[in-house]
Amino acid sequence: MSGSTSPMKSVQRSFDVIDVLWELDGAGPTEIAEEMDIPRSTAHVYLQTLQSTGYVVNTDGRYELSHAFLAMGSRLKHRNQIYQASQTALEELAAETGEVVTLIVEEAGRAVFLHIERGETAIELGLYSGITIPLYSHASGKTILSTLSEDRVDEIIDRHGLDSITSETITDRATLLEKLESVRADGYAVDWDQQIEGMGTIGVPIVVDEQLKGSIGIACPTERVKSESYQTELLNRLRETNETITIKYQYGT
Amino acid sequence: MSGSTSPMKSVQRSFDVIDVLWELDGAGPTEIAEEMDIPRSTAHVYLQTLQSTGYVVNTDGRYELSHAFLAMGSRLKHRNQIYQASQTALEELAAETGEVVTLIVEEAGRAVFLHIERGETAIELGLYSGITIPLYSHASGKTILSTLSEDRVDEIIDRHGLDSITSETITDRATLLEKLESVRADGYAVDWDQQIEGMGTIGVPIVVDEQLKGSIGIACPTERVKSESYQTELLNRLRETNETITIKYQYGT
DNA sequence: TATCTCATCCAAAATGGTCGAACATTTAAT
DNA sequence: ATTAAATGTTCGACCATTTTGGATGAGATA
Repeated sequence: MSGSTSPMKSVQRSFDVIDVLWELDGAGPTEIAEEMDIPRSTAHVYLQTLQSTGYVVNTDGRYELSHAFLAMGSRLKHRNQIYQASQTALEELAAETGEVVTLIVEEAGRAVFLHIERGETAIELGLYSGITIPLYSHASGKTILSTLSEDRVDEIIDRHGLDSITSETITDRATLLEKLESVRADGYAVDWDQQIEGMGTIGVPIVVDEQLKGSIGIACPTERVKSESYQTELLNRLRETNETITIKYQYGT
Repeated sequence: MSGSTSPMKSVQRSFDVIDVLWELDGAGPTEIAEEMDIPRSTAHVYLQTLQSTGYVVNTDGRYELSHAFLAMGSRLKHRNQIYQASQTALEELAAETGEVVTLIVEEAGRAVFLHIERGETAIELGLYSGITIPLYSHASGKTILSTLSEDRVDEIIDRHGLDSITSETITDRATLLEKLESVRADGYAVDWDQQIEGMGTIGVPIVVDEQLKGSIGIACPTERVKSESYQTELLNRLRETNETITIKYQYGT
């Protein structure tokens, strides 16, 4: 199993440079050199090289991250089959419910938000495409965990831990496994205040041919999701949408 | 001026690996090695290293590009002030006109699409956030060129050429400069079939404090944009939207 | 003009990337 | 089951490449 070789210091450094460029919102060799504690000339070579790749641009003396990241990220998103199958359905769901509608997939044991749609009454959550959060701290992620083997869940917990994010976050392995058990039985998950105070979430897993493809969810104020009737309504709409997506995924447009 | 050093072979190679991973939609060391004509062991080290950066993930033996690209790209987009100032206004414009509404910025002499909004009757153009196209082949790009010095325009033409994309593309420097002259005078640009056959575009430059920030545009079928009255209507709405954006950019929310 | 600061270039020194070969593991074939 | 082929992974020694201090030049500041 994991945990071994990771050489290529120069490659790792080049990504460190990218991180610093992000943090400083652009910089020259000197700033990079100071921030990373390397000689100026070294910083310069890295910037030159990154520029030659197109991921960094030099606008009159100032090096900045280019939009190659956005381009590659968007292409990856649009090529993703589950996104293709979901897009229009999610738009409709957001319009109907007025809430925040999300599509996540699992990657390296974490939840990646592939797409976010906002309805009229949607709350602002600071979500954006590509952001990753833990799987255990919200309904959508729990539905994904609920489809994985217990070994796999243990592996993910080992890798990422069960840190408390709010006072309501589940931080106990046994409690989480119990919760996942009931999610598995119900086919959906609901929770609130576990990832962000005041945010309630509902999620259902997208399963095609017994293969987990991702999860769609709705996020809204905790108070709203606590209402049994509203919860049921959202759940029904989520399930309808899920059905639409599953069919489109299997049989194309 | 430019054109010299480009060392860091290993860093450049690591981005070649990324390109190959995109093209092959994921691959193992052997495939990478064959595609790039390098030893398997070398390919392996690169993949391991890229994995350690988080930009590549290994899902049971298969290495794939991760959503770190999407995350970084989205963060860059959302941090961009002109995007922040434009977002809601563009949504409204797309809803009102029903067409494809775009926000572009200049980067390294090319047009980068920062955002695309689609209305009800929008045509499908295969656009996505981050995609880059030339500046001279569509109205929005021309409005950007029209605000640059002639030296700058020459420099851009030298760097990227004036290749013909469709039969209508302007491929002659003098013709382009003339066109830019009239765009500068009018404060907007209209053209059709120059980037994509059947697509007509209208654009206006976003200028704040005499500084060019980008350009907003509308894309629709050529036939529609050829109608004088419709063209005028779109132009008026574009100008209104531009005004809204400019004010928001200067004075915040 | 003189004095900074900073980006860029250069060439010597040693670190670390490269690559062949061996090992481990999975897949396919017999 | 057993064998063979293919692929992922590890290892170590050589030498190409990265690294780095110092030189150069451009641009800003006083």
